[in-house]
Amino acid sequence: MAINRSGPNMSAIAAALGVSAATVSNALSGKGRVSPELIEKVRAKAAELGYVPSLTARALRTGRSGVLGLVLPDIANPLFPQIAQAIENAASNAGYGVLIADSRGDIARQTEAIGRLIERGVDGMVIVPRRGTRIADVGCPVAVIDTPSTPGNTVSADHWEGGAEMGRHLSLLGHRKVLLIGASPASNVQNDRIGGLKAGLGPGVECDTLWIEKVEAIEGEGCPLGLAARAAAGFTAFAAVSDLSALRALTELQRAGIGVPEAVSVSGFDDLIWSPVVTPALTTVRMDMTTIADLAIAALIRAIEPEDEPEDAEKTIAGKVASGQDRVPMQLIVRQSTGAPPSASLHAPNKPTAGELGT
Amino acid sequence: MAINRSGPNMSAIAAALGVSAATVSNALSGKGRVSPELIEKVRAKAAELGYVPSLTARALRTGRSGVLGLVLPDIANPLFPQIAQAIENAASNAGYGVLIADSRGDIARQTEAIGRLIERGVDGMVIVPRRGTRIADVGCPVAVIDTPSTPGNTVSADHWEGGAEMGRHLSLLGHRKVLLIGASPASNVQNDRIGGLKAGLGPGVECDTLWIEKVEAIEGEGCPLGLAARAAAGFTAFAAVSDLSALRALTELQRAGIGVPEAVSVSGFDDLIWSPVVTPALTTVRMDMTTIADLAIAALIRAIEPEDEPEDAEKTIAGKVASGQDRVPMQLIVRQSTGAPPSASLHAPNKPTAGELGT
DNA sequence: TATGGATGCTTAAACGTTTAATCAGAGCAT
DNA sequence: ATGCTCTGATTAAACGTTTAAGCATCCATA
Repeated sequence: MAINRSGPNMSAIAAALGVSAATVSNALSGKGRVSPELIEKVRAKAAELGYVPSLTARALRTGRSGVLGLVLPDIANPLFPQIAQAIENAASNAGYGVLIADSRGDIARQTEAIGRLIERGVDGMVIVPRRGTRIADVGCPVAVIDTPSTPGNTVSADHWEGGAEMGRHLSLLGHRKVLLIGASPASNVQNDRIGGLKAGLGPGVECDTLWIEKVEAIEGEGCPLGLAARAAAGFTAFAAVSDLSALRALTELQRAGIGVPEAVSVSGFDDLIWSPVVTPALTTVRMDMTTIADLAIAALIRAIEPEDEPEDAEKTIAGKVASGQDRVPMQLIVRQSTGAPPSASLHAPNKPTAGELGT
Repeated sequence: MAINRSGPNMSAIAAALGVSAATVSNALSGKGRVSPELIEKVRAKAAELGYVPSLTARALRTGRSGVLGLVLPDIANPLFPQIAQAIENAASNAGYGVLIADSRGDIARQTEAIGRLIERGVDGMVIVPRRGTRIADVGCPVAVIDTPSTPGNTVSADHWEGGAEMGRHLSLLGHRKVLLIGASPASNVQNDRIGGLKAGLGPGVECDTLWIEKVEAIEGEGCPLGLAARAAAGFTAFAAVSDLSALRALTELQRAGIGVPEAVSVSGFDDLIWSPVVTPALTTVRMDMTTIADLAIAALIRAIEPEDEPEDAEKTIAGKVASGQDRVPMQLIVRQSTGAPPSASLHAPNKPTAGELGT
């Protein structure tokens, strides 16, 4: 169906101009030997007739579909919109379409979803693997977006360094006892972030780690995290490893009458959509999704498209860079949810623009 | 590329069995006249060789690609994961792939994105239009997910009735002065919800509507909404038309020391991912995305695939149902963020399970 | 004026299906 | 035996593109 149903094809242009279809193809693609004047005439005729090439036919002939697959662990993940948008943008700038496949958190479905994409003839795929999953060889170029600690053709944010930056921020503010909040210890990403946080906070800071998944396994989903008690126990900062957890912490603390940021600080990760609009706006660390997507797509395309300029031995080097690991920096975004701890006679001079500071 | 690069094709099976490729095709599709024994042999051989049909070739021949397009106003929308997941699921159950296209909120891009999908030969598309946009004829079957007040082949949640349910809930609790909070008056969906809310609250309840977009145009993005003042002015309930706005309201009120739900109630729409885990958990209204997606995909497929059983005149009726408007009910989810207003000597007997009620 | 190489175009095959048209043979009635 | 229908297969064309190979023509060089 589609527009091609009635739309003109190359033969129509060829017939209208009294030339062969092959010439039209060459003229439009600029590949064979066609006189400049004819090229111009072909272009004009194509535009006049409203010619739209059949990507299907091209795919059949060339063996390349111009479509990339995007495999996600769970579309419902709040980070997904950012990823999908960035990937879709990068891909469509490169002339590729994006086919989505959701594995709904299920590992069997992930394999099945990958299979479906292969059947549809995708030229390559971007996989955001489910926590701790290793991707088997799938028979087409693959770019994995996860964390640098995953081996393979990975491009990802530098989660560790992002955590370290946040850690330094908190430490500089004067916090000496901070609670690290993660969802699941099975996540490489979260572990990297926690590792970075600890490193950034430094040896002088007391840390404890709370895994939400574990407490929910006991207390039930959506249960209180007991953060007020933690605050009473002297924790002055709650550094979550995702904005979703941070939001949960923030509201739980607020509900308990504990002021953020004047009593305790809360920070997150990922700069999710609500982060700037809650009160107080969340201090967080943002992934540069645009760059990540660009790198992933570029790597994929290098693997898919034949290298045009085998100028030097540089080709090989480029190939290696492609299949290596790229890690892109994260950006600390300081907003209102972090500030100096109450007892801070310490010097925390410049950074935070906290809305209202208690003494 | 893909697996087809090396994979066997129909001719391979045909050659291995000493029959013609056409027969193999007929055997596998069950269309022509092939003896049962041969069908079995072909099946077996296909399995043995690991035959995977080329959907590309099939698409070229039949003119149908088996791919549906999903056009979104803005992938970054927090509701998007739900939509995408439901659509992807429904489509893949029906044997279709889903190509995504993001218009990033831009209306020109929306047209362009639709064009790209057409070029790729999608058999039909699901469009979630940008606020207030009308979709022009695009040359292929289209299902629109928006609101019943949009004319066309629309399937959507019954936003109005959802609003009415929430309104009745609030009214029943005893609220007599409620602030309706919307993002943009240009949104049909939001207007429907607001209309429903007003109707559900009934004539005895005083209402005012706050459009966030308008106050942000003056005060800047992410500015405070002045909700504490509203509470002081006697508003006891804040009914947002999206969970994102509800969350914004909730945190702003909490930050101002106003207890939710004992002092004021807050409610939202859509049951976004964070709604159950914030404190207090948000009372909201959920769309039945699964049903919506199923209806949209089913309508699309009816339009795409030739009707097999023209048994009776029922065919026509089915066709009408398909191109009409389907509205699916929304579900009220009462959690902790709504409760009786402080002065409620009124009878609000059963419904709310509010966490802690002040007197 | 031959020889050789660009140049500009055409021919034809190929990609892997589907499907209409055809055909050989079998069974059966006339 | 001749004609007819039914069955189970084959042949060939078609979908719209790309691309290798071929064929004139023309210009320059020998």
